[in-house]
Amino acid sequence: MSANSRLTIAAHVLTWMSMDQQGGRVATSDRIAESVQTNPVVIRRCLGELRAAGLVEARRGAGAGWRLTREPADVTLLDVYRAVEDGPLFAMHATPPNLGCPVGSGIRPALDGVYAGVEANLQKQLRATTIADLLDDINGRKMG
Amino acid sequence: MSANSRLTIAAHVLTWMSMDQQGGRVATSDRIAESVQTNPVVIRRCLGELRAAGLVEARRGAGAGWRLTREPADVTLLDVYRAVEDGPLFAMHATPPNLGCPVGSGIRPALDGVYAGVEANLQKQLRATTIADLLDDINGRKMG
DNA sequence: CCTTGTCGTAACCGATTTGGTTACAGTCGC
DNA sequence: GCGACTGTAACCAAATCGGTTACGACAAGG
Repeated sequence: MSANSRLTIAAHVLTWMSMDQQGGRVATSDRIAESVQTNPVVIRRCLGELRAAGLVEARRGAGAGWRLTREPADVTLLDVYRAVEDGPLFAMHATPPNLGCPVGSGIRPALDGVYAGVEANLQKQLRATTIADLLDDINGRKMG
Repeated sequence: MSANSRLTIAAHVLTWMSMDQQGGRVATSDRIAESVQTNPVVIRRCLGELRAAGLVEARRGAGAGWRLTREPADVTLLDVYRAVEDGPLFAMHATPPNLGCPVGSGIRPALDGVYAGVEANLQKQLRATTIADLLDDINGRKMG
């Protein structure tokens, strides 16, 4: 489906920050990029979207870095999804169908209902998992 | 999200064929393209995928065209989705994360669980709507 | 005040996907 | 054999994605 990895990267970043903040150090895009194994600019772009959504904040100047603005248990995957994804899951026709045809004029409202239900359900599911849950999952997996 | 319109187009095509077959005529890519308002080749590509999934069949030669192989009430949107979409909804990292980091090694299994649940739920929802339902929706909307 | 480390962006790149288009060979009923 | 339609290959412009380089903005610490 040509899906992107934005949600995955953003979740990775926030989870990493949650784990790191316990050590008291400052999270920089360079250190995060080490864990994600990508370019620091990619991380900064991601963090920029998360900041626009109010999930993180940045301190500039020397000794700068990033900080979570909420408790990991208060950040759901839906928050992250909304911060980094925009469009709908399924697109309608690229160019409008023939509205003179019953199917052409009726298929879009009909699918609208289905698609809306799908998206509502997706949001409900993403809301059920928090960054703290991911952290717990990782720690639990490490132990057992 | 850069979503594509494949599911929409395929649903449009099948719904159009369901409505058309009541008239007894043969469905051709040209006539379908009129309703979708796109190039007939786009329709043939779509129908080719639907044929590979066993949802339609083609007759070649003179007076050729396409036919549904199942009753519209027996074709769910999940069948259509599977016929025209391939990859997962959410992708993992484009390049693997640092497995030496606890988060890098644990985030993928953790997200795997979430993503699997999301996809299972998506399938459940798509299975709940059939081409016949779309047709009914369109006819009902036309009336009321 | 000036060095230093980091943020914040712009600009560009190659690869891939998407919808669209042209062209043409294959097929078969009439 | 004619004609109509399928089935594909080939190509295109636009958009997206992840990645990369480059550089200005900024502020803390010496």
